[in-house]
Amino acid sequence: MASIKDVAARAGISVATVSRVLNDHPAVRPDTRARVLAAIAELGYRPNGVARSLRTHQTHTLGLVISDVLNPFFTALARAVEDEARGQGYSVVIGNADEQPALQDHHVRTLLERRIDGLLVSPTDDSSPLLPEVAARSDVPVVFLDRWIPGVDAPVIRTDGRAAVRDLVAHLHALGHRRLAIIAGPTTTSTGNERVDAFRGALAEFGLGLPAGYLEQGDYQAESGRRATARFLDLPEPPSAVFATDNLMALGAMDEIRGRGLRVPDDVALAAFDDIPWFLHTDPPLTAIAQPTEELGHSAVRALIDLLEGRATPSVTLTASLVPRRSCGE
Amino acid sequence: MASIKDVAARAGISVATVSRVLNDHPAVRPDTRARVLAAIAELGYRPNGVARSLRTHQTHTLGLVISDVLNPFFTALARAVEDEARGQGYSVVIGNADEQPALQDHHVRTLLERRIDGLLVSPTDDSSPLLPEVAARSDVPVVFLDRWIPGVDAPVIRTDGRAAVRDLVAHLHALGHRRLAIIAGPTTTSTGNERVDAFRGALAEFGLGLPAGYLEQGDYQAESGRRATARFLDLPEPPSAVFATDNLMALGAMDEIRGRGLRVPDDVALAAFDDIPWFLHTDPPLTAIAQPTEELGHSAVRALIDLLEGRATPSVTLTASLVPRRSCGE
DNA sequence: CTGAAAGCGCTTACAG
DNA sequence: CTGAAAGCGCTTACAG
Repeated sequence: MASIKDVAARAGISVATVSRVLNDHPAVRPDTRARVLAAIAELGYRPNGVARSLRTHQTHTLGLVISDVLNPFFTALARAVEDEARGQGYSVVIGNADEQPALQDHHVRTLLERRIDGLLVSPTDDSSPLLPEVAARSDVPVVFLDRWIPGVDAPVIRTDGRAAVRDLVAHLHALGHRRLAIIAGPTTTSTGNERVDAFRGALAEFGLGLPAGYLEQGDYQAESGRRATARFLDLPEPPSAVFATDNLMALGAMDEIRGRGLRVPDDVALAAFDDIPWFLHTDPPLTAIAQPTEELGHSAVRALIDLLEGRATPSVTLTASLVPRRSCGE
Repeated sequence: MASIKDVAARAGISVATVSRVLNDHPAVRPDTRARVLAAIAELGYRPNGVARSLRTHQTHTLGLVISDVLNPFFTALARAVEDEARGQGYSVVIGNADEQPALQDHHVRTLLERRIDGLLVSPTDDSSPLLPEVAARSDVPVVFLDRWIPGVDAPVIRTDGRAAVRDLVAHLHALGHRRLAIIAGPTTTSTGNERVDAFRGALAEFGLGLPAGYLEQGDYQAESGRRATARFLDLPEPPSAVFATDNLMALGAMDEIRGRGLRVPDDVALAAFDDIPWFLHTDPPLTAIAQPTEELGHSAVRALIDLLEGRATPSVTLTASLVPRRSCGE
């Protein structure tokens, strides 16, 4: 592959000047520029970004480590991140942790070796020491997205779902539901804990409790939602409504309910955290709590770039909202 | 950030030796190695992959340009690619073309500047000259995945849906459907054309034709599926069954059908190309043509690595299969 | 407006 | 088993 030297030779000019036209440096005579451009075209030259990055200490690349690419919420988030980043002249490299801490750390390490300019993470788990260490070392700026790790000093761009969870509980209560259960995310994730806390708080407000059997621990994957729901339905007094704290666990819950020949909402009401297009078309359409996903992704990129460029970077908390459909009753 | 020089100084050794322990070169005395490892740990040193790549002319990175990250088929494909690549010691950088040729080319260029070792593409469009040019120059090996561009000399890893489409038509015919319509993908994509051809061929086999009004051009996005379906339903004699050639257009079709207060399959039968987990839970569950997505992704990576390492690389054609559910009738 | 030269952080023959 | 040195392909003060 042609290098800058080849271009220089072909244009009868020094590599320094070629570099200048590559970088739109103003101090180049128009005809010189034209000669260089011609040489570039003739040789099909493409600048070597690796060499440039080594020299400039910048890769114009952002790393994004998400918990699960197969979760439509994270896919939408990744897309929003990519869109905003591209608009700002950055590209983004995505690492899919697949809800596995080890895989998350693998991606973080790989991204750091690749010398990304900044890191956006939605941590799978708060127990690995790697992320706190990276955030502390300040070699590469870190911004948390959606999920965060307590005690780590990095901006957090997230959604507060508390009010929406309260709205959901009110909605269920108004529809006559009194036995409400929740499929929680991992206790090692911030969202896992927050959603349960919000739910428990809202229940208390309506004079309801959360019996031990009505709280099942999931891992944000469909299969865990299925298993949790199976346990609920095996209870002597099963819940009349189930709140799955992400869309994949809701999918698993539907699997189990349907597998038993039961119906939503007649036999069990169902609601999910995170709204996705498919929920409009499930049987029945699912009541969900919607996050402003695009805004979340855009804000996160802006925050990271602010950090990169030395500007103050406050955390951002957006608000989720309840989208009632038919899955909790009429 | 600490460099190899810092490590060398700290360990009281040359950078060459540090490099050797970094690369597991056998010719290093155990105690020297230990000293180096200690220095690395003390400094929190992380090798600079950018510098290494410049020197070795390898990035151990594969580029993957997919048509649309919001399409669950491509997400699943991307995940399969990433899994296989990681297993082989490569990481993958994904570019989302969003079904836009210009964006596709943008990503291809960015990936080439980044000096990826090889490129996996599911082309959005066959009209841009960039991809054929890249494939021809042989600087970086290219493998087509799912979709391909005729006349370009690169291995193609794809699924043949012909038999499954025929099965679908037979299935619809057996259920009494005689007015079958198709929402096609772009004519600038290989899959767009193949699926229509297969459909038309199968119709002929059953003595049916494809009137002009029963073929609508979509762009593999939900909204185009909605519009196409609206046009079908506005016809004096609307089709009794609609085949959407990807899952997002099927989603749009459902939107439109539901929006008119009509029902699937009672008023219109619906089937889709590409099976995804949500189809089990739509109302009604959707009949779909399933591709062996994982195998597709894995094969593509293996093919690309074969190419990278100079081995012969045949194209691979896998087979799709019909998954009948309730959306075409009982 | 242009060029010579240093240097980014590595790896790897070559010598010892 | 270890080190000195060249070189990967760029950018950028510095000089002219």
